[in-house]
Amino acid sequence: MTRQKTEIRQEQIKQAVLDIIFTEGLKNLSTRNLAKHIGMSEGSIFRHFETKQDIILSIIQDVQDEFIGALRTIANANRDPEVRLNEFLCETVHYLIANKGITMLLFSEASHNNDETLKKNLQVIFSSQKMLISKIFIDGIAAGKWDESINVSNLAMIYMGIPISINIDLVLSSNEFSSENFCSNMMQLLLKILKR
Amino acid sequence: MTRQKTEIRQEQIKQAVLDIIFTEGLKNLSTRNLAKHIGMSEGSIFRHFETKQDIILSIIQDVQDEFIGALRTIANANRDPEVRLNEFLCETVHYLIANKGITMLLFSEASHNNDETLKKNLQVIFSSQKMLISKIFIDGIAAGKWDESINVSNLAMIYMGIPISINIDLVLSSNEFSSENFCSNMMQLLLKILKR
DNA sequence: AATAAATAAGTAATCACTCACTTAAATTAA
DNA sequence: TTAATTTAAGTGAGTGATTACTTATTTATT
Repeated sequence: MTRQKTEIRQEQIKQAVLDIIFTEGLKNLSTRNLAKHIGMSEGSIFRHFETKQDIILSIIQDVQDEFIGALRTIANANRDPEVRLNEFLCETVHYLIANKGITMLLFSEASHNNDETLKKNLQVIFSSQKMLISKIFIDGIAAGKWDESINVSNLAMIYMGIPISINIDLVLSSNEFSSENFCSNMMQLLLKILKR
Repeated sequence: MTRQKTEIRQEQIKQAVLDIIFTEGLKNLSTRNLAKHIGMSEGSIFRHFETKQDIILSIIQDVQDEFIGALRTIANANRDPEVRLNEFLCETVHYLIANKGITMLLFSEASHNNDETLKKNLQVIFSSQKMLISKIFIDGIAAGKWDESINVSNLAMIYMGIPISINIDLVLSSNEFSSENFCSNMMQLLLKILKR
């Protein structure tokens, strides 16, 4: 195989991991199969990542940087809470659909290994989302737009169910998920809860 | 080990599977570890189940018989939809907490193996719940109690997010989940969506 | 020449599962 | 009731396949 910089190979390896998980399942994510998938030797993989676990952790780090980073920007923007809520939800839906392998990876790894480092990382991803969406709710309530009797923590939990339900759908049914009206439909229901 | 009927051993094996999955993760669910956990020889396991996969499938069958069965009884009862909704939600919460290993099993197996039989079974479990909760919504709307402009399918999806969120919480944080007020808190939010 | 990347051929460990055999319990026959 | 026979449950040492990972060596780039 032609020589490439380790950074390029790392990206290739991570992408191949996601591909395999989504198409063949985590069970088939062996270093042998991974190497075959990329077209490189098995030994090369360990030149670019020390362990297989490190590949997973690197992907989880990407999710935190890219996805959670984007959500943070949306949540902290100085704009109408309803607009932010809508963008937050849509960004989530689009990311999950565009990166189908990632959610399966997160689900699987949490339950497959009982690794504490991994679980901690996943908990950060979930609690970050909860925290950020709560901030939007609180801002809207503080601005007098939304019902102040709403329990923000409970509503955040309901909200978190939405992306997770999408994931289950993506995992179990291989058919296309229609994201077109999904965002606005969910927004309608959320806004009804938030209405004073 | 003292001799026991295969039915008794099958139950022991299934319970040990759930224990291991919850405490040690799916990765440690080897037939060797399973045998050690029960205190029997590895060979004995295969006296009572033909394959390891058969153990998993038997557990999934139990979920369909016990859990979905109970939900069906609640959903189809001839009672006030609000009462049924409340019972449906509480039954779900209690079952998930009482059988922590099961949800991790369902999550894991769907994404770990990419087995079609398994996925089909899980899809039945999820879609059954959706169908039954939808029936309760529809009954309440038909009775004129709830908002007829509500999109039942979308609300069912939001509802399904609740038990799944509980699972994520159970998997990621080992601390106790407080089910006490959870039911009534979630009911409040759902009823606000349903209100005319 | 020096360095980084790729490889083939290993490694020990673990996997689900099998096998030949033992033994306890249930069934039948005397 | 007792003795003979059948059946079901349990065992421990194996099976080949696969796992993540290593190492010695070769190859390409600067």
